[in-house]
Amino acid sequence: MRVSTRGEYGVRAMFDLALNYGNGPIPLKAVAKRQLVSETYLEQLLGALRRAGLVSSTRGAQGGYELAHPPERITVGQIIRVLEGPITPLDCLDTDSGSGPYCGQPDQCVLRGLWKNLQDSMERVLDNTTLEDLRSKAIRLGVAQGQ
Amino acid sequence: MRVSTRGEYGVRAMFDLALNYGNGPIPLKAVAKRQLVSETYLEQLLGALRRAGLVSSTRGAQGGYELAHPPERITVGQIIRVLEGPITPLDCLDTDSGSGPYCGQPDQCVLRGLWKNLQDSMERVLDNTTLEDLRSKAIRLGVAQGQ
DNA sequence: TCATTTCCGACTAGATTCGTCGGGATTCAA
DNA sequence: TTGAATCCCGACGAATCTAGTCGGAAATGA
Ligand code: FES
Ligand code: FES
Repeated sequence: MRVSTRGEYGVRAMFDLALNYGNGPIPLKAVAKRQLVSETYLEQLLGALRRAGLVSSTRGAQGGYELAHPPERITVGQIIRVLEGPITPLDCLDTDSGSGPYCGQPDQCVLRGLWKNLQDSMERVLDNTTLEDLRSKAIRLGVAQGQ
Repeated sequence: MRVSTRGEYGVRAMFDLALNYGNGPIPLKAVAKRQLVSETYLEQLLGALRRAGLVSSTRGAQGGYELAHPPERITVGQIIRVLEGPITPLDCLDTDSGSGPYCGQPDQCVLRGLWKNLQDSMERVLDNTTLEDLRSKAIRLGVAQGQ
């Protein structure tokens, strides 16, 4: 039941970009340094986030990454889904992912409801937390590290 | 964000034992067959659940496993913790597990609250679902397979 | 005694995670 | 026009985790 470092670091990076939103592109190097993540690893993650349309990039000198949308329009759930796939405790809940909607139970699956509850409750938290929520909290705490 | 097969099968097995609660020890073989889980693998899981005090076992012929407590006193959260460890999206939330309460952030960690919310919401579901909840649902649906 | 059943530890193949590495393409600025 | 900054891409690799298997010992009831 863990979130992988892809998800963890990805959220950190997006949070960093949210703090710096509106200041033009921020180089990967700066994000990596502030968020204590390896540059080369973060590059992978931001690449995926770019292909998913959550960040935009500018190449060349003075280039970097920035959020593709305002912080209040990007949720943590979106970030996690890009970096880790569907948010679901069990593949069988995710009808889009091939393995049919049911496990091998003879009749209806009694346990399905349990796992669905778990999924819903995870998604509720992650989809209702936006980068703006995190940004404003950082400002309130006085730990906004942007510039 | 997945539950492993240990957790999944473990809950299935405990659910099966709940359906058969009060009928004396149920052999592993019967549980494995009904729940479509490999016998040798399930043996590992039930061993851990026994050592954790959630099931009791009777050795020898006519032996088997049974719940150590009535179904309403065992939660899915307990089962998952035995088989997968603490329910937490990030190790840093779990103060008992060595790696200190904080990630490497300079000041307070703004993101911690997010992950804590996620953890709370997962635990709320898993700790509030008892085996009795699952058992009564199975009976209501008419899919109780015990005997 | 013998079939049944739990108990235990060791072992393994495969998948996944968590990165690293090398080099190419693009852009700005001097 | 050159060079530094920066993103882009794919391949590679070590370590860890997952999902089991296997062989045999011990206990128990018939
Ligand atoms: S349908 Fe998913 S566990 Fe049964
Ligand atoms: S304290 Fe856990 S992510 Fe910062």
